[in-house]
Amino acid sequence: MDSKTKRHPNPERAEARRQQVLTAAADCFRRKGYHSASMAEISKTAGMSPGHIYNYFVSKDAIIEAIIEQQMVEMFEVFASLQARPGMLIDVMVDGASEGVCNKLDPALASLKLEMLAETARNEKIAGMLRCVDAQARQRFMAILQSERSLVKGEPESQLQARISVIFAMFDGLLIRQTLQPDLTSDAVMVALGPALRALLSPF
Amino acid sequence: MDSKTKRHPNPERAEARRQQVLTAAADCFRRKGYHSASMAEISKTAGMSPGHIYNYFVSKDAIIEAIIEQQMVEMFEVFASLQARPGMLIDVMVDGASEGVCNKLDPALASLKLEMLAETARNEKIAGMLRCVDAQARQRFMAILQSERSLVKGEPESQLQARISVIFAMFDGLLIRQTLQPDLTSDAVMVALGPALRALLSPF
Amino acid sequence: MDSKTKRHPNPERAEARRQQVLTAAADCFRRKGYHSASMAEISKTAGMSPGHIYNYFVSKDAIIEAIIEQQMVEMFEVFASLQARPGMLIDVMVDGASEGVCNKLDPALASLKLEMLAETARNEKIAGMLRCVDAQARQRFMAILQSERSLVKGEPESQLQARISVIFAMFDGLLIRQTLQPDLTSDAVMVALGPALRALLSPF
Amino acid sequence: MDSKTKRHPNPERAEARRQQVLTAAADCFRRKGYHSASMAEISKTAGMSPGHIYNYFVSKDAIIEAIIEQQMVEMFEVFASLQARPGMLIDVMVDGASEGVCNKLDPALASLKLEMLAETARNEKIAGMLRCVDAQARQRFMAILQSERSLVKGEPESQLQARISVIFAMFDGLLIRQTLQPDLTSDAVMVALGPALRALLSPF
DNA sequence: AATGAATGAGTGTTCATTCAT
DNA sequence: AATGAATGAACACTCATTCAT
Repeated sequence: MDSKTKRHPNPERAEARRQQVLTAAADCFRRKGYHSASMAEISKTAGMSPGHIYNYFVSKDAIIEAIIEQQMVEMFEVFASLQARPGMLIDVMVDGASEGVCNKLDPALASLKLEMLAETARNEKIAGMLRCVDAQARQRFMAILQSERSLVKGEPESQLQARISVIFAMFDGLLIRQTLQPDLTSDAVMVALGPALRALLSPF
Repeated sequence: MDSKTKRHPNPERAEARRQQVLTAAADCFRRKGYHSASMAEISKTAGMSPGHIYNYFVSKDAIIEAIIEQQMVEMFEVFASLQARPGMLIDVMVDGASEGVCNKLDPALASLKLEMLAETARNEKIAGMLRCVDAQARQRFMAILQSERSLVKGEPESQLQARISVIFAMFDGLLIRQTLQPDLTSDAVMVALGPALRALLSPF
Repeated sequence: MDSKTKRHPNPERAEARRQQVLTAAADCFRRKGYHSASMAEISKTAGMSPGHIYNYFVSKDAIIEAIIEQQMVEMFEVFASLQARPGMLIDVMVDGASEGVCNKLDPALASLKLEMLAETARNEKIAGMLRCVDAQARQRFMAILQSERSLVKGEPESQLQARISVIFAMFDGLLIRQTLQPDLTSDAVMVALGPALRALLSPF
Repeated sequence: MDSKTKRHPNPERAEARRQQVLTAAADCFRRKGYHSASMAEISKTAGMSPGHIYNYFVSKDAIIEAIIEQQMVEMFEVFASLQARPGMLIDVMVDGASEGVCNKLDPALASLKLEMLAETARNEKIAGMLRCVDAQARQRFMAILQSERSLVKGEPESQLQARISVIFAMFDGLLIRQTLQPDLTSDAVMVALGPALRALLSPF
């Protein structure tokens, strides 16, 4: 990837400029969607000329790819912190779920993520990236489910994979709920999501 | 509304042509996304000149709106058949879930629905339509949860609403799972989705 | 011209149909202008299918050409009636002017004529027709100015031609006045047009 | 209003470019008419890409509006110079008329103005602008007719308004004469226009 | 490093015209 | 004689991208 973009004599300044673009672009994609957000708008939001953006990103597509990469990093941190917390998994998860729900119900994040997911159907590169990060997330979750702290550690792997898919679906589905029920609150959801999560983390 | 579309002296032929367009458009939107699918491409897929499409739809937007309307009808039929089946709700639902899962995991439908959901962020009319149909679906589901056949009929309405949001999220999330785990099968999902659904349809 | 249009076994019926189209087209051109009036609209106004119009006119241009031809005929009738009325020319003209003014100030006719005049710049055939009819009108007017009943019959022809050009300009200019001063009434104009006309029909 | 057109850091260059477009557009409208002159053609004439024009004008309509605005400015200058010249109005006017006649008989200007007048029937904004500038011109002319230098200063206002309408009609009508009698010269017209103008500027 | 002027291919849409029926 | 379904070239306009400065 490095070879695709210009060399920048002052790497710190360059990185700051790159960040400016990413932040501005995420903001625009969120508000308008990927295709309706123009480079002109992004450049204005980033406080930079349109031409200059191309010194940091080879194309508009490269921008959304970079945003996805950033989100991958953030997500891994979430998993790491999950693993770091003490106590039985089921309690840690249910306690932590509230935060995850808030995250999925944040309208700004939700529409950006839906946008990226829709892009998956058209853009093989984005599809590949999103599938890769999702596969890694499931793998990490699997490790957690098979750890000592889990109530289901002895179950067959295929069953655990099913649990993971459904848990992920439940959380991912909140992105869609946010879009269709904009008034939905995290607390309201947790009333039912907690018990469902308990069921999915206990032996059937 | 009548005045917006040309009168067609031969309604059968016209309806067939309309369907041709809808089918072709759904196909293109699925493969390319709403914005990247051009009218030229849709017209070629439909075996018709670009200009002629405008005898049946006033705009590209009107096409996706018609597709959504068709899906609304289909969805209401699903609810009707759900209500028509005898037995306790929990059994009917869990038995019927498999079919619903298959539906959500159909790659063609999944990417089209995601596309429409993403469009929600840019297009207020589409947002309105999707939210309206979703609200009706939740209302119908509420009626079912409060019927005699339900194990949770006495629970407070707010709690039932939470259950509904989570159940819907779980199913909607399968659209996203399909995109990220294209190999996911309905059977594999059902292993964990069944128990989760049982939990969500029983008193906590 | 006959060879350009289909033979019609029943010429009366055909002529009636042609008239229907001309009337409808004049109406549409008036309201929308030549370029903004579509064949679809004209056909609807004429109570006839778009395709059928092409049995009577080879193109949209042919329709406006036919309208111009009709107006030529009407205009010659005006000159004939002018010559037929008894009395000194100056009185006949000033008395008859009021009617001519009304005609020029009729908003329906005014916009159609302006439309045709504008078309002159783009369409050589229309330009030719309009110039031809105007030349004939000036020639007839010249004959009147040189008749016994005229106060200026002895003046040099070039001077008479100047008078004609200015008189015609004054009337033609009312088309433009109508457009720019839609409230202008025939009576109001006559207050000043009468004296000007007297000056133009008397020795300088 | 500022927000409607891009900011141009180099206003001189931008103004030059704008002028290039206006000149090219006036030329194309004149030759082809407003609707038949395509943006592609205008851009080619202006030596600029079609897209770039939209950095200076928000739409094709905005171009013709700008042309009209320019002509308004020019016309006001004519009135100002008329008021500035010394002597009795009737002499000033008749002397100055020749210039006005030349202007109206310039084929390039004539067809462009007719084009704009025809557009009036379809485009309310253009109609409004042209009527506004015409109303102002008549108002200024009224002030002149009521000044000390006028032979008709004591006449009733309604009568003066009639005079103005007829004088304006006579000049406007030259636009149409130019179209129908392309060979007409300013000198030939003045032979009769002078006396008519004298009549219109003297008590009846 | 940074600008923004400039490009041109591509978009959704319209409409005069044709032709099978 | 008459229909209206069907065409496709043309249009105004947008926008990712390039490049001279």
